[in-house]
Amino acid sequence: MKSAKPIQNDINRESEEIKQLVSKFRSLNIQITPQRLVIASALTGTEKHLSVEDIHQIVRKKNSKIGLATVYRTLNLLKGKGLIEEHRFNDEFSRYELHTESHHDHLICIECETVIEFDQPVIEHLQDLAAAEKNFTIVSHRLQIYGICENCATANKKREKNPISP
Amino acid sequence: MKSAKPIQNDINRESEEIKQLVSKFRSLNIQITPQRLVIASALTGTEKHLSVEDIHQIVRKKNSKIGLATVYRTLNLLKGKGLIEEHRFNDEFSRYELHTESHHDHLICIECETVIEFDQPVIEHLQDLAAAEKNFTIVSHRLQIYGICENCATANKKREKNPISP
DNA sequence: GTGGCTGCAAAAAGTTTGCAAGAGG
DNA sequence: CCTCTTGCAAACTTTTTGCAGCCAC
Repeated sequence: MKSAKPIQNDINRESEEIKQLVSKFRSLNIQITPQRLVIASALTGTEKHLSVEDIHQIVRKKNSKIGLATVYRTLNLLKGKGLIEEHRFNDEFSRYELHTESHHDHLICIECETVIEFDQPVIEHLQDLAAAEKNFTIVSHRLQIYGICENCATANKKREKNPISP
Repeated sequence: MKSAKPIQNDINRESEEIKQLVSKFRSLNIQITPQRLVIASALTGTEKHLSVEDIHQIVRKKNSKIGLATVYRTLNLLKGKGLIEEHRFNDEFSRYELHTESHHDHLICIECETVIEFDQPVIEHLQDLAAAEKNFTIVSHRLQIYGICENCATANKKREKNPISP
């Protein structure tokens, strides 16, 4: 037989992710429940930074009875175990993403709210220097840059050339 | 006569600050009210990063009838006019400080919550580079470093040497 | 005088908690 | 089985809003 159908691949990917989550949970001493697996897989299934409400919506499509409180409790648990990271952009509510080995920072577009991740090891090094100067021991850090992304900048230029209202 | 008494100096400093605020308000087209002056002078009178509740407490000592809503409204107004800056450390509530010409970032102690300001122009330059690489136009940024300050580190070491409970 | 500001209370929005019933190991 | 988790609703926290009266200009 040849390769499976696309839909089958999706199911395979998903069940593969669930398997990995189960072993991750075991190794971290997290009790396994369907709710927790569905919530965690909402984050493994995307590269976006999801709000609690986003996650609640996604999760309800698979198990319509999951309550918002369970989503909050689970996210706090996973955060405590280091599986996911919490962010606050633009002083809004919390957003979550999977924790990855390599630390990265964020460029946030103030027009379309897109989040671009970037990595600047030299900046990290300079932070260490700045902290050392004040005898400060770094535990973690957060760097957020706000501005206009490439797409919005291009769109803005077009609008200037072809103004709808003069 | 010689120099004025210390208490008099305090009053002088304060009335001097009020005078400066009044002219600042005038130049920014902010209507002058006693409430607004008292709220703004709570921030000119300190280098700390005050929460809304902090400011409300301070302000009530001078004018006990000022409502929390007025504090919020005034802070939003002053923020909009660029007179003050809003920060969110450790995903808590908002804190405010006076806006200064030179941008600085923050070291936040996760034990005693002290905030130390620092300035690293080279980091700013590297941010520009990182943004340029993604064709991103920077509008503003926020860098927060969390860790242990010198005082707490020293205190922790002492505690290790002289443990109260073995 | 009158439009903007204030105080109060009520509402919003995001998040946490108490509790009885249910599920995991 | 016994503990930990869940769903629901209610509570809590921070911030915003509606409105009548008041104040700055």
